[in-house]
Amino acid sequence: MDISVKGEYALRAVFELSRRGGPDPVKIARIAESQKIPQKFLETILAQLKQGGYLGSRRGAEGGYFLARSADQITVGDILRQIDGPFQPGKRPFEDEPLDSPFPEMWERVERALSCVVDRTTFADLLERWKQKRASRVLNWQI
Amino acid sequence: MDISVKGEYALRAVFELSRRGGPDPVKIARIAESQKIPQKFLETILAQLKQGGYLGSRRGAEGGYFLARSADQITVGDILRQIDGPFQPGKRPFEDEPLDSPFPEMWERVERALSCVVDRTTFADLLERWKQKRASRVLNWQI
DNA sequence: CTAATCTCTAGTAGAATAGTAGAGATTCGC
DNA sequence: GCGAATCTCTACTATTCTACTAGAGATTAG
Repeated sequence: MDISVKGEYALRAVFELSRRGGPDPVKIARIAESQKIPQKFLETILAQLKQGGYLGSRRGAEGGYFLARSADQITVGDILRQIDGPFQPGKRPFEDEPLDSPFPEMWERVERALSCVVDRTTFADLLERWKQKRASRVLNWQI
Repeated sequence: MDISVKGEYALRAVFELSRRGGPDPVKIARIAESQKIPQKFLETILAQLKQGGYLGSRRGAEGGYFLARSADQITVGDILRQIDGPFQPGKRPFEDEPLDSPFPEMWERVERALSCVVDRTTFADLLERWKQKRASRVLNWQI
């Protein structure tokens, strides 16, 4: 019941791209450096996110990756599912489970609860919260 | 983001013991058979659940396992944590993560959402739902 | 006593995770 | 067009985790 390192890297990478905002591509090396992610590993992750339609890229000098949609159109759930696959606890094919098992219903609840958070949190939300946190830190700092 | 097979086995085993209700020990072999769990694997699981104080056991002929607390005092979360460890997505020690990252807060939300389901669902609840489902099936059957 | 059971130590095959290496394909700036 | 910078693609690998299994030992009911 936890998240893979790969999934976290993916979230951090997309957050980084959201933070930069602009349409200019950001190089892998830059993302890797500022988010402390092994570069070669990050390459595979970004390719996968492009594959899913969340990122776009440009090759060559001055190339890099950028968001393919605006930050308010990408959720945390989108990214996690793209990287780690669907999270459906208890949905594995258990042939021999009796039909009247009480568990499938519970797993549904779990999935809905999870979805309520990850599918409703966009990178625009994350960015906003992050900015607010920054602002309040500066405020406290001045006092 | 899914549950281990071991965790599911554990849930099914505890459910089986809840269903039988009585104070008489149930043999591993019986649980394994009725829940279709590999017996040797189940042995290790039950030992772990006993270790956590959720089950008790008796050796020897007519021995077996039984609930150490009543079914309304054991939650799904208890069992999953005992078997798979704490689920704290994103709580892994990332030294190099910036202090103002927006993710820890989100992981908190996820954890709370998850907890709302698994820590509020007792085996007594599961049993009750299961009985109701049975009852309504029989009803439909009679019509 | 003995047969039935749990218990403890120690494995083990296969999959998944978290990467790495290196050559190839594009593109930009000049 | 050239060359450097960058993404892209294929392949490989070490380590850990998962889902088990084997077998001998301890304990108990009858």
